[in-house]
Amino acid sequence: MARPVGTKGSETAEKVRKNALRLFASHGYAAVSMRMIADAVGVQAAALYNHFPTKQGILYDLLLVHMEDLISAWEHERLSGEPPDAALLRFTRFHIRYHIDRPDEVFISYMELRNLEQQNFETIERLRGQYEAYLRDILSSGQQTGSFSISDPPVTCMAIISMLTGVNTWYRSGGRLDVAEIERIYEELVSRSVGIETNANRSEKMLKIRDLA
Amino acid sequence: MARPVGTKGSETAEKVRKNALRLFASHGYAAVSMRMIADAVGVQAAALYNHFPTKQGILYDLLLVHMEDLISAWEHERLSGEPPDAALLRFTRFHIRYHIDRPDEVFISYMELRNLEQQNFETIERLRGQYEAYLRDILSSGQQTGSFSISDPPVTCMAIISMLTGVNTWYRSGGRLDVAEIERIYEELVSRSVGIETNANRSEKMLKIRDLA
Amino acid sequence: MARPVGTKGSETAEKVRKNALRLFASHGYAAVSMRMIADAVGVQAAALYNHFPTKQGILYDLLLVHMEDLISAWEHERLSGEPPDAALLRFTRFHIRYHIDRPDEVFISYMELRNLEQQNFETIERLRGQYEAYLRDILSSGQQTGSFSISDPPVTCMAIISMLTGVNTWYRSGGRLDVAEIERIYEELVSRSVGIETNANRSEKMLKIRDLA
Amino acid sequence: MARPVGTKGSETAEKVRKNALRLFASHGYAAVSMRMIADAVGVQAAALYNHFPTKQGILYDLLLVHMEDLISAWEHERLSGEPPDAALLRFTRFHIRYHIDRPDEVFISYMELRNLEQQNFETIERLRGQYEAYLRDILSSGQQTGSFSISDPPVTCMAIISMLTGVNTWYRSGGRLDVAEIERIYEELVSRSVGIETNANRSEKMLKIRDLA
DNA sequence: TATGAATGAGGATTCATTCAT
DNA sequence: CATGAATGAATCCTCATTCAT
Repeated sequence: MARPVGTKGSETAEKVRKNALRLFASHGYAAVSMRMIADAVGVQAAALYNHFPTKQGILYDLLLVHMEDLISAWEHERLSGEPPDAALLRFTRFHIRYHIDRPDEVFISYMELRNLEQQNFETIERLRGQYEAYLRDILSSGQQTGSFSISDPPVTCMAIISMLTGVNTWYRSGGRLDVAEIERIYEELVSRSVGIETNANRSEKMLKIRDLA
Repeated sequence: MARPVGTKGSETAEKVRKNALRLFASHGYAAVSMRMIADAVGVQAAALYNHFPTKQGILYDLLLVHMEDLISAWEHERLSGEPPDAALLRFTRFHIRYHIDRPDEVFISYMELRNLEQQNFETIERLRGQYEAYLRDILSSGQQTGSFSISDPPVTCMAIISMLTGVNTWYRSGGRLDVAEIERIYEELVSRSVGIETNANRSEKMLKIRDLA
Repeated sequence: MARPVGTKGSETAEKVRKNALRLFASHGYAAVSMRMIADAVGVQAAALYNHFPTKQGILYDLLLVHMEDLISAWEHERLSGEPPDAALLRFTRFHIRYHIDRPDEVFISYMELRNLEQQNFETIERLRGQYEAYLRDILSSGQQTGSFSISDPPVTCMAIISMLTGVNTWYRSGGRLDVAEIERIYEELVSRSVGIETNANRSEKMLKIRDLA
Repeated sequence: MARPVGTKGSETAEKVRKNALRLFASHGYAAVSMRMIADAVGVQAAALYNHFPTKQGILYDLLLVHMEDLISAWEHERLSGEPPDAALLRFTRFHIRYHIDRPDEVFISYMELRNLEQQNFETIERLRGQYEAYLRDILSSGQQTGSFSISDPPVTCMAIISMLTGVNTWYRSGGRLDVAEIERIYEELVSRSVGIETNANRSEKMLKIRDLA
């Protein structure tokens, strides 16, 4: 049901994706009618069925493509062999940047899972688990090498992902902070959370240590 | 539209609240029909209108009561005059405990805001802002006293709330961790995030410092 | 789904039955929309669903009530202990009279079977078999007593029922023949078919026999 | 709208006829969509319009060809100058054999008449009347010559046709009886109905007459 | 307070058909 | 001759809501 790789697809199908995404994100899947999507595309509702089998099919397509693209983007971005602390910061920057650019996809990926039929749900959940495993592996690995001082990698993984994805709940492009600043703030929050030192907090700590002495 | 403070309303009204909450949380407001709620309550759909003016009225009632109860619970829990670091940990424990017990209310409070009519939306948003302000004030105050080393209290506030509320996305009662353990893990994550030391991490750090020496 | 015995049912439900019957008979089940029925009843389409669960439910109700009423009418009409030849003529008159008065029910009972869902279909077929068995038993019994000279009671049963029910394909009330005349004609056709003598044909035959002599 | 006499049309057109026939017979004209036909043929729905002007056109074509073929087959089969009793038996055998081989055509010829537009309906009805007239003429002729003792040739004609065509409602190829046996059974039923003697029933009667003496 | 029947709007989906390619 | 995309009307059915009882 996903866009076959290498296929351009009809222009209408792409318009349907774009408009359905926006509408699902702002009103919710159940509150969006096929007519609303069709109106946004500039076509009759019946024409949507030339491109997607059902309304559910549109939702599934959006979520599937999003998860596949996310995973493939991270697989492209990560450096194999990188030590856990650098990998964690890379993941932090990547996740924020990738998600901040796709607020609608992110939103429906979390919110409309319950509107997926069983089989579709399972596919998407498997992909989400696959993505989370990248971070969990970094954390476990850092725990083993002693780079991180964390007691529970799976919980820490979920906590960090919640924190990072939470950016989308308040970030507005053109707001007080730009993406680079946000990345920096969250790098600090994350690295502190797992007990590693950044250039920024190391110097602060040294001062404190000197004070203690 | 909300139930008068101190009143529980009729038994039927309370059943409507309970069932509507569960249904809204699991299927989404738009996907739940008045008939579904009525069936769950064991009554005809028309009878719901003896207790709530509209479907929207039920949603608004649920969100309003939730926010009011949350705020009033925190106002009861906090200690005035408590220093920022203790207050932050108290808030952390409170937020996790309060939210972990009310996953449905929390979920719809985030997800169904978009289905509120304008005026209702504004009321709820104002209450949410009021709650977040409690944490923001703690953070600002800790920044000023030097207890916390954070660069941006509003962003940190949102980051922490996202992280804490995110517990609900994975916590299952009866799972591997109990609430007390989760509170402890998040106390550590939060306190590190803002650069304060807990008993737990202070001793770790001392060891590291000794290693450095 | 059938009209519970002894229940009056709402007036609307009865109007729905009457109008749906007429429409199904003249246009066919698939060609009749719920709106058409509703218009005929003088109500909105949605109101039909207060009385019948689905369009299929209306069809099933009509067929079920028809078959039940037919069977119960014959059980009331027949005389137990009547000899096969008299019973056959009684059945002939009954079938013609009963069916000629209910052309629409008869028509949809034959034509819309294929539009019944599996389970509904089976129920109706069982009832039809039960009705046909009454005639088959008469024929078998007459064969055994020697009153009838027929070689295959089941085939003869179907042949006679087809012939009798076929009246409905051409009979028009107020036409050249009245029901009593039609009954008489078919009594003769049927009794001859199974090799029994009526007053009418006995005298004819006697004449022929005399001629042969 | 019908295919020109003597032309079979393209291979696709023939596939459309075959599949539409089967589908119309099993689901009913109104319940069959152009897409269903197209799927069965293995073509897109739009392609059907290269061969038939409308869905109605397909139905009309099927009915027209069936009636024309039926009439022309009987005209080929009958013997001019044959006496009424032999002609009646010939007709009986012919009708059963011809119809038993074409259950789908027969079925839609009776059932889908109501779905024909006015003008198409009239054409088909005229042809049907023409076919029935062959039997009616045999019956009238036999009545006049005294071969048959029947009171009402038109009614008898309809009764016999109903009885014969009724075979299709229960005959299943490969069942208990083969076509020859069925023909024989119905020859007997028919000849008795009109009061003529077959070899089979004459000998039976002679025995009875002897008993009477 | 609860019901059952009603409404009018709208839900997703399918329909027969057209047309440019 | 066939296709894929489009249309506008129609499909069955459900919606939130009202109202007399």
